[in-house]
Amino acid sequence: MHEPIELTELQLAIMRVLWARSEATVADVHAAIQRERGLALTTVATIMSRLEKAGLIARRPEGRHYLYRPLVSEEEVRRAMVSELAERLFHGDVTALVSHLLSEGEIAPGDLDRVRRLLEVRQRGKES
Amino acid sequence: MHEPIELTELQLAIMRVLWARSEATVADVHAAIQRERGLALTTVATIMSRLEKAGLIARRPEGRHYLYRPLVSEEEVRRAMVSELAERLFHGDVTALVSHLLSEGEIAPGDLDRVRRLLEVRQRGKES
DNA sequence: CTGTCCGTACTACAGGTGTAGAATGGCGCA
DNA sequence: TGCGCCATTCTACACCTGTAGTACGGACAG
Repeated sequence: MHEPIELTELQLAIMRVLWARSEATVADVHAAIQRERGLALTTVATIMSRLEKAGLIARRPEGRHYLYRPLVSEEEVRRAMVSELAERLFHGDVTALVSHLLSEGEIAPGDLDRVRRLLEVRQRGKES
Repeated sequence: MHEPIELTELQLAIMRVLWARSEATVADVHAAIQRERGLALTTVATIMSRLEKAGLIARRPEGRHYLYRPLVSEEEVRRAMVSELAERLFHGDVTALVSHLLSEGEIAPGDLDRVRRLLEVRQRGKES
């Protein structure tokens, strides 16, 4: 089925770069996330090897360095992590999670319209 | 503001017992979660001391043992963890998270009605 | 009074994460 | 052909989590 994927913020930052570029070297990724985080290049390299060992990304040799690419899509990760959270906090009841989001002042009133439209589209799509 | 609270499944299992009972000893908690997890009592005790050190629960002496109680509510934890996830995965755009939940087949079609009703109630409540 | 039992605290260890310096190995220039 | 540079890999360490054995201190029974 869908194994539980749990990515930390740093891991996600790296994955985001790979998702955006499809393939990138350690140096690319380092440069890309350097603006927000002042990490050493070796730090990024370490995390990327670990991600590779974990089977989340893969790499292929390209001249003097490696090109890394994601093995899981952003959508997969989102799905896994969201349902993991729903599991933890709401016994897997995703509707309860939505309910929480709607009820707890998490959503600006103005955005409720957007949500309603999404819902209508979704409902029409499923019923047809 | 709201500090990032990140609880693991085991930590949550313990918190759930405390939320349900308001106050409990280590033995109580151990007994309560024993059905699902076969953990040693000392394991539960360790986690609970760590939770106390982290300021998530507090304790008071009661005869020969301690009574623990939660310092954060389940609602607070839910809110913190959900918005933490929204931050990580959707740049804090909670509406995008809802959108994800509505779009990605996470919600059974039959439950969409429930969501729509929630939404209507919520919208009427805010507009009045 | 003293030994036992019970709960708590201390200690330990493996595995994961963030962090990064040090070592290595190969390519190209002088 | 040897040196240096560059990327990669190795090693290191602190801190967190899950997991639990062991040690300690006090209350109770005999």
